[in-house]
Amino acid sequence: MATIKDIARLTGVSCTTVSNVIHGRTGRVSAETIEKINKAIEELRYVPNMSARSLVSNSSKVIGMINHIIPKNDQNLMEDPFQSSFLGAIERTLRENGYYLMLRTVETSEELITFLRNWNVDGLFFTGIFKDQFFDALSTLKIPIVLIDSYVQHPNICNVGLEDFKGSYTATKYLIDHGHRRIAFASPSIRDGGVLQERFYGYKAALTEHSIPFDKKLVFEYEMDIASCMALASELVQIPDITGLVVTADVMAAGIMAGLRKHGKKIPDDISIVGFDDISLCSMTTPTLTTIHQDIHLKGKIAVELMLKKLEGVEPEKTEIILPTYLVERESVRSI
Amino acid sequence: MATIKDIARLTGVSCTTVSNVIHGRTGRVSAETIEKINKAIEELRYVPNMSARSLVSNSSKVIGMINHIIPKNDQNLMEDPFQSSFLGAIERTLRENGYYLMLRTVETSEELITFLRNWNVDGLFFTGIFKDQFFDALSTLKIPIVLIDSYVQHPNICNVGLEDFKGSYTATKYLIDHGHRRIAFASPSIRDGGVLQERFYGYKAALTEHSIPFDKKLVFEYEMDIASCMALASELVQIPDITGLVVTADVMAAGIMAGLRKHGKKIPDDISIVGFDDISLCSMTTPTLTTIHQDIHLKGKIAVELMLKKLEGVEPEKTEIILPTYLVERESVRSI
DNA sequence: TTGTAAGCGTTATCAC
DNA sequence: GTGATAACGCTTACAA
Repeated sequence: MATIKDIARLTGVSCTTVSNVIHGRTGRVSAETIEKINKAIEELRYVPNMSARSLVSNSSKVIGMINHIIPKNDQNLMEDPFQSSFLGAIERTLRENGYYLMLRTVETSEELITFLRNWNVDGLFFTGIFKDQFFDALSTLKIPIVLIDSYVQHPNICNVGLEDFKGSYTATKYLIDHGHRRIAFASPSIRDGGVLQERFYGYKAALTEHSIPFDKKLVFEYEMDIASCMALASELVQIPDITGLVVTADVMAAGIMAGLRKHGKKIPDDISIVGFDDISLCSMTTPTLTTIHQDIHLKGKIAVELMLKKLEGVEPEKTEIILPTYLVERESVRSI
Repeated sequence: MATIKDIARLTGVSCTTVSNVIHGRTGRVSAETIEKINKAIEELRYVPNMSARSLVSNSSKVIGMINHIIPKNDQNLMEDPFQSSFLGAIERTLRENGYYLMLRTVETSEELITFLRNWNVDGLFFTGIFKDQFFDALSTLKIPIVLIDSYVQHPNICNVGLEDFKGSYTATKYLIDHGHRRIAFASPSIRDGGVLQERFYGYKAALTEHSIPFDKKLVFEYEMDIASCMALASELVQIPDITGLVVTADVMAAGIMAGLRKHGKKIPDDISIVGFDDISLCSMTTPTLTTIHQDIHLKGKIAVELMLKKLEGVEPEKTEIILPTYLVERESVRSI
């Protein structure tokens, strides 16, 4: 509970000098005073009070990781509230740079703004933002914002994302190259201007390029939980000429595989599947899952780097970073 | 950026009155003043400055979720830094009660204490704490602490955990009842006074109760990542008389299954496996995984309830909550 | 029923 | 080189 005042008293100097030493503004402080102050800081176990700092400086060293729930699918997000290994990477790097991470779920832009002002939040991370009123509100904020996996453009806002289009295109082409023609697409609800839409476009582009007519009936929009995947599988088996399936997430692919198996379908003999993400689960399924790889850790690292640059007032050279994806071949696709 | 002062000015009352109205201390404020103030708050979009509040009240409404890394296995924790669906449940309930959640990784108790004092943190959650010096430091803190999945006792500290012993005992007995005698135990590093040790004891107790000699060679301590699971599987197949396997986590069980499959082993024909947790992955493996179920969501909910009680100054009737576990029968065990 | 004023811990301006 | 002092936004005795 020692304060700057205590340090000042103990060392017989003023608060100003203590503060200056703490902040390394030692240009005009005698070496011996510095020594004394540092010793006192040690002894009294002084720890800065961030609230006080925040109050006076209008900045808080708090970075918010925002989970924007849209009413209809909050349940879903709660299941995997913030892609966790990602969170770990972010917290670590922020901490190493003297920042603090607050997690916050918001539903409306009002809630968000209230939160920001409550704490003088210095910067924000978001994942999966869409081009809607919520984003419009975002774009008026003056603090650094880094979006992850979002396809919305704004001069002041950084983006870290993936080659979603290319990834999905590659997955589809891979199936086509293996002789598949009736290829379905499975994904959680595809929203305009979102990651999943890009992946959907990639799928369509590959079809078109190979003169395969796009068939709306082969697009399955289902949630990612296991029950939905089972239901999706039941639908899938109703269309017996489907031989290939592109899925926008590995967990979903695994769920669908389990569902198909229940219906007596063999993978890849009856249906070939390509996933997306390349999480460790891919090596655990039977058969192992061919998928599109992304480096989630790198995504986190780069997101923080952009954030730190902006916090320091440096405008990053590139505000739009697209990380590569590539196909990892495993056992879930066969040639026909 | 409106402050209490602005409200006061606009409505022609004092800061005190505004503050009183904000905090519902309207006992001695005229209805019409209240009305005026509330309108002004609306109009000026007043949002309380938590730093200022925190500064004056020595409490911050910030709850810390602490990730205690111990040097040797930080890598591992980073992979699943904070059990995510759990985090979601916690953040949600806290938020509904006016609290904020900060995530923080600490390595030493000094780091933790610095963090607490930086922000006047009001309460702490921890998962998987052991009986070590770090815990000793914890127990001297005077803020509410809720431990999750920890077997350390302290009068002021709440615990939310599972029937770990019983769960593991049940898993082992289930294998025994299905005719298995050579039953191995696979787990991440078993530390004294931890969850995994309890599970280990449960395993041993079941063996003993059925007069099966405990064999140290059948205990495999490996990390949970896929590579370690593969390695574990390679070891496992060296001991051909093993017919059953109790694993302390589903992800690990799934990884081992994948490894065994690589070695040409059939599950459950060659080896029967029981997992722990009952995550959705269990329905996706081939065969589906028989496991010990726990309600992770409930665990989060109860943890927050305990926390809120303590924050309100109410000592909870029970400071030690043990949630039930039960076996979920799937396909990974066969009778012999 | 409402207002005054001190103080929380820190920083920053300016003066010495 | 160092020190007063005001200010940040809010709460809370204590007055009125």
